[in-house]
This record gives sequence, C-alpha cells and structure tokens, in this order.
Amino acid sequence: MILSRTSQYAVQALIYMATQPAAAPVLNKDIATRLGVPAPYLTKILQSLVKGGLLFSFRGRLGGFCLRDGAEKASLMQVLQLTEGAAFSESCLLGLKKCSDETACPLHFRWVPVKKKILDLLQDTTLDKLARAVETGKYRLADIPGSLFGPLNP
Amino acid sequence: MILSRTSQYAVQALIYMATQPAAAPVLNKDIATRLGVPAPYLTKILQSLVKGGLLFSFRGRLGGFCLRDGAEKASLMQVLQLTEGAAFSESCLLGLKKCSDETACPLHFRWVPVKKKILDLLQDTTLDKLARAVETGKYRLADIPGSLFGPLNP
DNA sequence: CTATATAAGGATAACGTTATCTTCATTTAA
DNA sequence: TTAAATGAAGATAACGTTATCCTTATATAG
Repeated sequence: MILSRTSQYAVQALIYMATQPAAAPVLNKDIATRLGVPAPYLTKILQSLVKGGLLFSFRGRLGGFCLRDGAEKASLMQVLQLTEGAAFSESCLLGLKKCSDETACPLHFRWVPVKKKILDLLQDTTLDKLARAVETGKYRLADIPGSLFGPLNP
Repeated sequence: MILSRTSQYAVQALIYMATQPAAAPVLNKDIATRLGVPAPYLTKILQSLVKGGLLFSFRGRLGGFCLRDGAEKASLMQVLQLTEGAAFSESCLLGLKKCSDETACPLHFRWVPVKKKILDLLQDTTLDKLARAVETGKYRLADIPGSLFGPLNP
C-alpha cells in the first residue's frame, strides 16, 4: 500500500469538500458519513490539515471546515507532505536510510524513474481536478455507492 | 512507504543469499548480521519463504537456508506475492475496495499507467540481476557500509 | 441567558505489524 | 551416546497507526 489510511482519508475528505459549495462550512460529521470513515478519527485528520494551512475551521453552530482560498489548487503532493511527512518522496524501496545516486541500493537506478512517474502524478493532480471528475458522477470517492450527493440519511 | 518491513527484509535476504555460494546453506544468523536485521524476526520471514517455495531449509548442524533451484530467477513480484499477499498488485491509491475500470476512484485512470510502471519493474527485476549488481560492490543491501562480504565479526 | 451545535484537545483503547522469547525437533560431530 | 548447532513453532511483548471517548472552548439561535 502506497498511502496510509490517514492520507487516504485526508485526500478523500479534501476532494469531497472541493465538490461542496464554498460558501458554507462542511461538517466533519457529514464528511464522515459521506465517505464511510470514522468521524472521530477524521476530526484529527482535518485538524492537522487546518494546522497545515489547507483548511479553515469554525467552531460553534454553523461551524465546520472550509478549504482555504486557493486550496483547491493544491496538489496531492502538498497534501501528502502534511499527512505522510516531508520524507515521503525520498524513500528507498528496500528501506535503506541512505539511498542516493552515491550510495545506492541495487534497485535504486531502476526505481528512480518509476518514482518520478509517481511524484509527477502527485504533483500534477490537484484537488479541483479530482473534484471536477467526481462531479461528473463517473467516479467514486468511497466504497459506498452514490454516497456523495443527495440528502444525508442519518 | 511502498513495501512493508517484512517485504524489505525478505528481498534483502534473498538477494544476499543469491550472492552466496549455492553449495552451502546460509545461516539465518549470518544473514541477520550482514543486513543488520533482527534475527528472530528474520527467522519467521525465511520460514514463510520456505512455505512459499522459494527456499529450502535444513535443520541441525550444517543446517541453514538455500535458494531452491531456479529461485534466483524469481522476480520481485513473485517474492512480494508471498510477503504482501496476492492482492498486492490490485490496490487503489485511495484505498477503495472496489476500484476498477468500471467502478473507479477519481485517481484510477491516472494511477493505472503509473502502477503499470511499478509492476513492470517488479516483474522484470529478478533476484540474480540484483545479486550480480551487488557483487560489483557498487550497491548496498543494508545501511551498514561494506557489511556484505568479508569475515563475520561476532 | 440558555440550550444547542460544533470544533479542539487530551487521554485512552484496539489493532496489526514488528520483534522477542522459550521450548521443541533435527542433524552432525566427536 | 552425548553435546552442540541449527531451524520450527508457538506464546508473548513492543510499537505505531488507527480509532474512540470525554471534557473543554466557542459560536449561534432562540
């Protein structure tokens, strides 16, 4: 698995938020329901995205979470820097702490171009591109079919 | 991180074994020392590789582990099928249980070609190719510099 | 002002992976 | 036949990630 659960939830939540009207804050509870993700855990993740500068949060009635201005243009890479840590793009397939062109594991020079493909994808893919894709109705953010739109049934 | 610790240790151990004379069994203890990996844990991993058909094991004095005939030609993919499970090559970036061309996550069609690069690499890379690379002395299997050859200092 | 709805923050628990320990079985050498 | 060296197997522990719970702070509606 490439991404941790935390990262998967974070990306799902951000895409979902990018499909919602920017005017009103989105509730943690609603995101959790739509995505079928544990709400208390999602809370923590959204809080870290607030700290990371991608979201605003508002407490109290009518509170919730909003994408910060420009956050729809954030790349997946930017999101993953927050959720996976800065060393995310550095990692060696074999797990060596030091693996570079100078001190390389035997997979290094095979892995570098493939890793580049991955990083290019993550750099190139922005939240709004994914949100627009989801809005076409052709794609799913969660395993729950058709959970993203329509009324919330508690 | 793409591979679990278990997989990393397994691949490292197999490559190391492929650099050793095929005649004599290699000791779990020696592999662990060479790679700087916890020996009891490595035992479990090697045992699973025996069950998976990649290794022979011999108990008692002069015992140890040997690559089975032809195992040097095994690809990383074959190894990872054992250590990561059969669904390894199926996984969705966002973690959806069902994510295929029919029911796709919004990243699916971007991810498919990148995943193909990864799987091609894993299919194409065999243990002996990596072992030959290590034997040139230009590459490291572990973070311990120059640990692979020479006498074992207990 | 009060009730309600929300996020924030800290403590705790559940879980899977990683790692260790102990005992048993097997093989060889002397 | 005994001692030593090894792997096998099962139980247990440590750890990090994932998940939950409880209390507090904040905002709004009435």
